[in-house]
Amino acid sequence: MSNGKKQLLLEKQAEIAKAISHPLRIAIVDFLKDGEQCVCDIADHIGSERSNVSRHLSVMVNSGVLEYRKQGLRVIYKLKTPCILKFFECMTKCLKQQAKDNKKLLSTL
Amino acid sequence: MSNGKKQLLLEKQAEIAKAISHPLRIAIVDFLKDGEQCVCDIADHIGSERSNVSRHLSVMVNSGVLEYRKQGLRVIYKLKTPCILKFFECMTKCLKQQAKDNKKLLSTL
DNA sequence: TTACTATGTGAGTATATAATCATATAGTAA
DNA sequence: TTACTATATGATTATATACTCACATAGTAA
Repeated sequence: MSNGKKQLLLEKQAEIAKAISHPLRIAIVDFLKDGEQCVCDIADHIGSERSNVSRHLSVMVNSGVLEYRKQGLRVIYKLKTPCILKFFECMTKCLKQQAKDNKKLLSTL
Repeated sequence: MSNGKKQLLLEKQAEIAKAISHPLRIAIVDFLKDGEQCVCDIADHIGSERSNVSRHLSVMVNSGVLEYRKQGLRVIYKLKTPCILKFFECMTKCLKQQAKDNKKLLSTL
């Protein structure tokens, strides 16, 4: 693979990770795992201003994590690539591993 | 799960995602997948200043993605939770899905 | 000791991000 | 038409991040 291509791939990969590197965005993706939701319901669920939620949603649309459709006044968002949910399994596994390590460390003190 | 615990979990998950949400950090993790490396070799490989690499490494140590050991003058870093590599499979799958979608879209223009 | 090397970190700067408020747009419904 | 609702976005501010350069530290080796 050429250097330019490698660079592009790194940037695209980083963009996906960045798209979910915020607690509210994680909460949104988690909320959407069971199906599509409109902005107002997402905002209510995660407890944040609609304008703020709207911006977080557009970040995730731009990085290809979410997509939306319009229905009357509502804009309804859903996961574009449900494989993004595998991230959560990965993160949970990593956190469990970390917790185990911390426990081991603690027991030596 | 209590709200406070949920919040903590979201923050921890976001921290892991954030730890690899930068092209250089992705390149570092990818470089370390085959084994531990010292700072200078990492810097040479990814083509960045040692001081900058050192900071990126400490971000990933703090979020529990990497760990290190000292050997003489060298400080040698390695993946702490190799399950982090699953992220790359996830990201690659998502990118492939996106590429497929874009191709489909392109063919309609 | 001195000279060298690998690493980390303080200071400064430039850029990016998140959040809030006010406002604009567009669809709904009377 | 007017009033209302859902969403998006411009402007602003505060904070976080990435990077560079200079310097400090600590281990190595003569």
